[in-house]
Amino acid sequence: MSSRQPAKPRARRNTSEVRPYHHGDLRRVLIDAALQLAAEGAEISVREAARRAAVSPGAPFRHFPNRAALMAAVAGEAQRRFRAEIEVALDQAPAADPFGRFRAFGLAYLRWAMRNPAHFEIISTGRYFAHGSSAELTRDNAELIALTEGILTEAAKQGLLRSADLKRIQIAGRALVYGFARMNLDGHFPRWGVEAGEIERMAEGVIDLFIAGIAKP
Amino acid sequence: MSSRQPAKPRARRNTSEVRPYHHGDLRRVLIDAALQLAAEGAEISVREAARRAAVSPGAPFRHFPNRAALMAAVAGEAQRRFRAEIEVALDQAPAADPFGRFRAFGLAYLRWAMRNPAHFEIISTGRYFAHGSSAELTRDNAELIALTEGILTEAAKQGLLRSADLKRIQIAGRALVYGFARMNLDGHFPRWGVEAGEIERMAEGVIDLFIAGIAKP
DNA sequence: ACGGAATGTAATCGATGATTACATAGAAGA
DNA sequence: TCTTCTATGTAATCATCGATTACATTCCGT
Repeated sequence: MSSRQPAKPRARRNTSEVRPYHHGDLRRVLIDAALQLAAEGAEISVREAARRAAVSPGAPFRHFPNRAALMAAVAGEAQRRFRAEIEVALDQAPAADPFGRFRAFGLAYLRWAMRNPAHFEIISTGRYFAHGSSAELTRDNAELIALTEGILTEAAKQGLLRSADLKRIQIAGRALVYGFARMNLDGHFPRWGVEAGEIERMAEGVIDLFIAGIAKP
Repeated sequence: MSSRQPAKPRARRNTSEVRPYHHGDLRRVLIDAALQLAAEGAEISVREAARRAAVSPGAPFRHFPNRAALMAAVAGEAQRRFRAEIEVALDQAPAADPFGRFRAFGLAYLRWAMRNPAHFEIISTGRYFAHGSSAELTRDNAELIALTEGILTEAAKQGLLRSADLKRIQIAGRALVYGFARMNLDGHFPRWGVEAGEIERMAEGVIDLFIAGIAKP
């Protein structure tokens, strides 16, 4: 959450604390408000975002043609944060150890998804904005996928894999990780979800199980 | 507000084709209408369901306290169909072959999910009705989970598994299958989705990969 | 047959996404 | 500096939706 800068009282009238007619960067503020809305578990509504930006209900439509476009922008921002965190984790895993990298990737992925469930859902579903409406999002996602492809290719090159069908392994890996994230999101971990650490530990175990499954014995 | 066309002369009594004041089984008809709405890719709205049932907008609320309750009922019905199909598939797999049963289960699961994406989403998300509001759904789901537990337990008893951590295997298996279904649902299979058979074949491959991964070498 | 309980209708409310006409400010060019 | 163009915000308005309330109609048990 970066601090924004209205910072321009633009003292027109004698009443102090007058918000200038033109908002500093309304687009940005609306996206942040929407992200916060989601994080609070509330529905994202254009009006509520406008309300939080202290702006009229019609103002957002100067920056987004419709609600879906706002959602796409929100998804883009969330995805940026998501990807940044994953890349940090990957930077700390040696490139020569594909399984270690896969593990780091999966763990970072799942940790972020479990700590930012609402944002993860917005990213991953495409239900809120017309599908493929955000080129940035699509590209970003493709790069993430390419990352995992690279990891698997390296593993194959080192002869660590039991099967040669990389595509199948990759889809399975994505399905496993994505599925775990969504199970958490969709409430498939009923009770023991109270202790979040328990789920994160389970995530770790599931990832390790997968790696053991694809590794050459 | 009055610009809305009434459009319905409200056929008088003397005409044939008179719907009686009391609908036969409105509750049922509303659920079916909602299911069809979902299958058409449209949002489920109480009003639209009422419209399709040729009934006033307030009528549904005699049968469901709110929209979420309708959605829960819809989910219950969809889950019933889902489960029925899975049990048929399981009945054709010999009980003594746990892997075969797992495979049959996964395939039936994924085929239904891919052929009824909207219904599957309603079942699996709990976003549309307050979570756990449908006892039937929860129970049904628990039974499905118990089924997979039984399969794994049998596999362990026969000494087919490489790891003894059944819970971990089970979570991983669920995550894998659920994740694959949701990837399809959430548009993660971009283009080659045109040929649906391709995805089903991939689902098969992923399941087999998983089985090979947990099987004792 | 009667009267209460179910069930449907009509009217209405508040919230939402969206559009339109208008107001204001910031900046570019004379 | 002054003028004007354009980006951006406001106000008013619509249609749709979920939900509630008062009333109407039918069903069913006594």
